[in-house]
This record gives sequence, structure tokens and C-alpha cells, in this order.
Amino acid sequence: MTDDAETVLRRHGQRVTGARVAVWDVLCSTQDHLTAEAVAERVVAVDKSINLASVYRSLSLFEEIGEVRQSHLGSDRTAYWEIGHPDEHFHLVCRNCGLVTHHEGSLVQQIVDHLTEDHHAFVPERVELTVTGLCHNCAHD
Amino acid sequence: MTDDAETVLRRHGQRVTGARVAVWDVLCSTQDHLTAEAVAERVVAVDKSINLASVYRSLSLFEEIGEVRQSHLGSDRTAYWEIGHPDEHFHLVCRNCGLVTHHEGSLVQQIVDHLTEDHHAFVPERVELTVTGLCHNCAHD
DNA sequence: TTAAGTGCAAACGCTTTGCAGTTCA
DNA sequence: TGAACTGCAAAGCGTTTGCACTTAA
Repeated sequence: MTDDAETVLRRHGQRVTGARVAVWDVLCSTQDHLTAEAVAERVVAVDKSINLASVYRSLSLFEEIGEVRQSHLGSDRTAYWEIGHPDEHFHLVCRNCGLVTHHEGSLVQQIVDHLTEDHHAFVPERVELTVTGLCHNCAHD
Repeated sequence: MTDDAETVLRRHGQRVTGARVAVWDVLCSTQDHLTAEAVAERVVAVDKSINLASVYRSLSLFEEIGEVRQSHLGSDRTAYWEIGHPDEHFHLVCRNCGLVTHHEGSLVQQIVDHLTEDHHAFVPERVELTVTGLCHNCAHD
């Protein structure tokens, strides 16, 4: 399981506040990729006093300390947020129904290895891989 | 070399207009990844009467007909545009200096193959792979 | 001739920011 | 106590859209 908000925040020398704890709890409670607005919605359901701006600030903080990841899925301008799982994975986005799934495996690591071998001029830090296409349901209509 | 704007547009049954030709020429004239605004700047240098809105409309049209690609580089909300080279490639983005380079190779095809083999439930159409890290210069400071 | 494209300006949607008040450590 | 965080509202910024006019075919 993932650590709780307090543990994570203290580990990085960050203050423990209501907004941060609420945002962390929301992200931990789902496998989905949530927009900031969707996070805020769920956060507000727990504590009405928490503001969208604080949700954005909390998400950015967690991203900076490497505990949360932001992805740009589809050709969409909106960011999607999720807990930064230690296992590398990438996203499959259905262009028809919008379904987003994770695909886990060694592929991301292979990319890093490939770069490290073939292309010494670049030091990879983060790989963002999004495959757009048709999910099982939409491909068979 | 790439075809000229007229050829490309007629091939797809699209009208040949000043804005479209100018946008195409700008994209063909560089290896860089340009924002819509950067494209507009160069377009306006040639024909002052062309509007930013038409640049967006032209870019979208070329994207729809598959001749131009839009990428979201970095954690940036801005789209970057380039001619849709037939050879698959991906982007290396330096988080320090912002340099964007192409990396060509079989990697993207490998990703598609991997998905096709391992994950029959998804039909891949487009792969967007962006690796963030440090470029040669920035890694050695 | 006329459907399609354009310039302009205003709207949009996600995200950031300035500020005065609040809270964690 | 004081630096950090917050809510609020307003601004920012890339992008899209409505509309009257123009143009390619």
C-alpha cells in the first residue's frame, strides 16, 4: 500500500495541511487518472472549505517531490494526475470512448536502456509514453 | 523532400488558400518544433494579413489529414507542431535548457509490436513518446 | 455561384497569482 | 512567533468560436 499523506509529507520536510492530506487521500483512493477539477470535487465532498487553487498547489507540490505524476493524455490540454507508482507504466488512451488504462511492463525501462546505450548525449530522467488507439470494446463495433 | 502545400492539399481534396500555404511553408522550412504562435510569427513576416486564428485552423486541418503532428512536450500546456515525417521518431526534451531533439529509430515500432503481441485488447494508432532529462551540454555542467 | 475559408474580437477553459488572513511547527 | 499555506477573486495564456466578409473552385 502507499504511505499516508503525513508520512509522505514529513519525509520530504513539507508541512502537513488539510488540503494536502485531502488531495493525497483522493489520489490514493482511485486507480483512475483525475483532472485537477475532479480531484477538487472529491476533496470538497470531504471538506467544503478547500479551494481549487489549493488543490492545484498541493498537486504541484506532490509532483515536485516526486510522489505524484501529471500526464497529458490524448490531444487534450488538460492534465491528469495520479500517484507516482514506483513501477513504470504507460498509458493507453482510447480515442473513441476516452478510456485510459495502464500498461505495465519493461517497456519504459527498455526505452531508458536504449537511450543510455545509443545516445550518450542525453541523460533520461522521465519517460512519458502515451499510446492512442482503440480499446477492445471500441475496436469491435 | 516534402511535397509542396498545393500538392498536399489537393491530394486530400482541400482548398488551397494563402494561410494554408504559408503555414505549410513555415513548417517545412525548419526542423524545430514550433508553437502555433511561433508559426504565426513567421507566417505574418511573409503575409501580414494572415491571422493567428487561421494559423490554428490550418494547423488543425493538416493534422486531421495526417500531414502534421502536434506534440505536448515537457509539462507544458502548449502544443508544438511539426511536419508529420513518415519515419517514426520521438522527442528528447532537456528540462534545463528546453532543447528539443528528435531521436529516430525502431523504438516506436517496437512499442507498437509489443502492444500488438502482448495486449490484443488494444489497437494502437499513434504513439507519443517524450523523454525528459538533460541534454549533453546541461548534463556536463 | 456558393460552400468553404478568413479576419477580427470576444469567449473559453485550465491554470496561476496577488493579497490579506490563517495555520503549522 | 514567523514563515508557510490558504481562500478568494482576478488575471494569464493558449486555443476556439461567432459572425460578417471574402475567396477558391
